Amino acid sequence: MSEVDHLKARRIRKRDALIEMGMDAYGRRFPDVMPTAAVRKAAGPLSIQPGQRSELRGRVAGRIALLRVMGKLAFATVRDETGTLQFGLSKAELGEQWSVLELLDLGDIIGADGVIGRTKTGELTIWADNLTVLAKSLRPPPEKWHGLTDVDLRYRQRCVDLFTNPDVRDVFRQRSSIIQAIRDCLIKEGYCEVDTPVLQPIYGGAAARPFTTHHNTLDIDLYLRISPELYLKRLLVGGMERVFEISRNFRNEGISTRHNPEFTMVELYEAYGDYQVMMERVEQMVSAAFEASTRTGVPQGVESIEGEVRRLEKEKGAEAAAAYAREHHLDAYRQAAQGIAQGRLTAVFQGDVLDFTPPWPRHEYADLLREYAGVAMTDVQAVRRKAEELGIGHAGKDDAVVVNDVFDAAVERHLVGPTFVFGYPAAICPLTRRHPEDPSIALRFEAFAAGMELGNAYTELNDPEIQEVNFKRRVAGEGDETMAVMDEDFISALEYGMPPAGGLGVGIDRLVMLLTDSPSIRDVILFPLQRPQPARTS
RNA sequence: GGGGGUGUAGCUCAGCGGCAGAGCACCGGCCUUUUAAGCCGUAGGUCCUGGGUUCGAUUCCCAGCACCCUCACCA
Repeated sequence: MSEVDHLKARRIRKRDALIEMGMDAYGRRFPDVMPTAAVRKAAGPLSIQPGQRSELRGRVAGRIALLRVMGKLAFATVRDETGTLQFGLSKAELGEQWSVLELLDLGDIIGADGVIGRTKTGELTIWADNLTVLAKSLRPPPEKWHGLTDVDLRYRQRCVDLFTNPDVRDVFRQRSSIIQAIRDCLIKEGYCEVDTPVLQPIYGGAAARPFTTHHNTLDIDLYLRISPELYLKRLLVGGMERVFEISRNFRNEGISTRHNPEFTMVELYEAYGDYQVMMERVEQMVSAAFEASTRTGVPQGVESIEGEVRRLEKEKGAEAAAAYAREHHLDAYRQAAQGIAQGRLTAVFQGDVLDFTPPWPRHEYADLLREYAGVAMTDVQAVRRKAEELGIGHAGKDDAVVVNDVFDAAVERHLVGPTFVFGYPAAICPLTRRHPEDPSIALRFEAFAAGMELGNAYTELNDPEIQEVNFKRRVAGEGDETMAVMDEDFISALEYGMPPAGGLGVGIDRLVMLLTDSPSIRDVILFPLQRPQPARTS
């Protein structure tokens, strides 16, 4: 029997003892629970003195995070979604229920009624006169101070990660707020939210390898979408002039700190718009997302880092405190907080201060290429030499592809502050309208921040014949699995006439990373894809 | 796929070519105002897996697996 089994067995015995006592170890409806934060708020104006109790009663429920039993008196620190609160439990007041306390473990979910008071040391406390077990926990929670830190385990047992690490919960609360802000922002602009197929007989709209699956009854192979683009454009044809989808996309590609095989994008199309309009939409959406999360997140960050620095100073000295401040980018947080105080949209990402205040700088692709790679976009020879120098294979590749490889390698990481890049080579943008005066240039921009691609937008191509030619060229492309499928139905839709439009996709996961200072995309996806582990015996 | 790192108790981590360690959690004892409560005592191990070197390997070597970082791939 492993140790987990031992620990579990002990807890099972305690649970059975509870049941024998007539206490339902898994509880039932527990009405009128006050969030711990609400109790704190309610207690504030009462100005209860240390050692005093108020008249105010409260009912609180949550998971036992800490438990300190001292003979006939115990304190339990209980955590709910809004924070923590201490329960005071005395044998004298609990009477028979004291034996319930003796059967409690860390991690149990309990509820209590009692008066709100303060202990001698001033800690806000509910002095329980009624104690209920709402769910007996059979598995031991992680270490109470460090919590779960093993990254692998954190993702694999996200539920444990969430209930032990409040910061993790906070990231996902912010993610929710950010998505809501984006949704509200687009609805306000007259957009209609839609859902288009995830299972697609023909994939398209991006250059990526798809996941394949099969429908049994129809006996057909289907693809999980790599992009909703071709369906959203059909809606433009259908007369839905402003549409967006918060779209889970699936790309059968590598995994990294910036790539998860399934990821979330907001993709939108606006009839009679163009990519210039889409730049404003990016600024609007990101501003809204910023207001919903980082506007308060940064000052809170400063506060919590400073608090920890003060604690370390006292306990471990100035050196440890300074190291912590450096490691957690206190200076950057202070700078960003100052920016926010002055009305700017400043965030911190991994020690860099990013200023999202619109308008974002706009730079030409060719200029950036000249600045950071030292080559002219049109000088094919020089570009290929540069590719060589950067160690990028270019043999047999299209000129435009090599140009873009060089751009990615030499320029991208320099784009730290939010930036729009426009003037892309047309050859790498098959669904994009070309510049009326220079057909080698596509009417496209990409948004970058922290060296990451954040969004991508076009003046959409609505000429069915050019579209068909572009499709065919890609289908013919050798050794290229991407965009290799001809979508006749999409062409026929364009033949009915699609209004000229701007289209935009913004990576939600990456935006959440930037606005929550999360170094890996896995930190902002609740259940990132991982290789399954052999079944555990415990 | 290339390079680097990690894998030791439920959790967080030390350690070492010669009986496997700490803190927390667990169990027992004392304790009615604690704050990561404290003090005393106990129990808990496939040292990731497989092979090799060795009298002896958790430690050294090789291979594998998993995860992390990085590069490549990736609109």
